[in-house]
Amino acid sequence: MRMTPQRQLVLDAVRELGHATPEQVCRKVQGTASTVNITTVYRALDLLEELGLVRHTHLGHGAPTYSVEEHEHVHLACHRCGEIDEVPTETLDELADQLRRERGFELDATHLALSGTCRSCRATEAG
Amino acid sequence: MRMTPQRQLVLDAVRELGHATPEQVCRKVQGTASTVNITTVYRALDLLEELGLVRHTHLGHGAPTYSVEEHEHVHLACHRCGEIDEVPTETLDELADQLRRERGFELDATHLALSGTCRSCRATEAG
DNA sequence: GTAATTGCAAAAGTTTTGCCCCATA
DNA sequence: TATGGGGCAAAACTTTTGCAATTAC
Repeated sequence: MRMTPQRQLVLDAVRELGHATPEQVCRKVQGTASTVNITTVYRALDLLEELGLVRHTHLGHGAPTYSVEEHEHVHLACHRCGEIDEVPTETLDELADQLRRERGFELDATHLALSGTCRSCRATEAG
Repeated sequence: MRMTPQRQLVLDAVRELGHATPEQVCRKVQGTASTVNITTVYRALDLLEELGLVRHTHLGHGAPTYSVEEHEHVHLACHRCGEIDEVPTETLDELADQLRRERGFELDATHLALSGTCRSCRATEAG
């Protein structure tokens, strides 16, 4: 595998955007190199994921989002405003222990988000 | 809203299938009434969800799955074999408290699955 | 007769595939 | 010159929309 300019741009875009869909990554990359095709972005994301440089997370509705694999964290997705917060994986350690004990289930906390309502949306709802 | 035959069939299908994608629901319904269009299934699922009779959950990759809203539970999705296990929502009570306290985040445990590796896949991996 | 509902077809959105050209070693 | 990579177009797949015909009240 060669780290071509396109792939580097995709990696940079993922790094800068934080959590981004392939579509968003593509737009970002095209800001620098307008001819880069979305097909290339998909292929690059797949490759970068195989290499362990990025990972994708299902935050809820619609497309998965990609982020760099440098700090593991658990996602808190607000299903009202769409904001993504992050908490340390240790937050789920206790739950993970429990699931392992009781169910034999080995939790991968980073692949799926926890869904709910964020602080500011709760404040708005409360009035 | 009228509970038309189509809508009843969709509800029945969701009930029987457990966790099913719109596509799977449609096939099931068409087993009984072959002319029912997938458009109708999508519309019925939306309606039934508004009424609180069904809810959808993102179990991981791809399409959301619908299930009847009669017992709330948390989903454990094995990303290896795709099996979906269920645990009581109380399992996450402590975590929910913590997130509420520390982040102001109100957890909705049922909308997204927890991802990981199930017992039998772990056994296989271990050898 | 009016309003809601359905089926069909088409559109829209996302992701994948096929193919040919180009760049690099 | 082999090999891998990229761009483009088209295909595949999922979901939504527009509309005319039908149904229920």
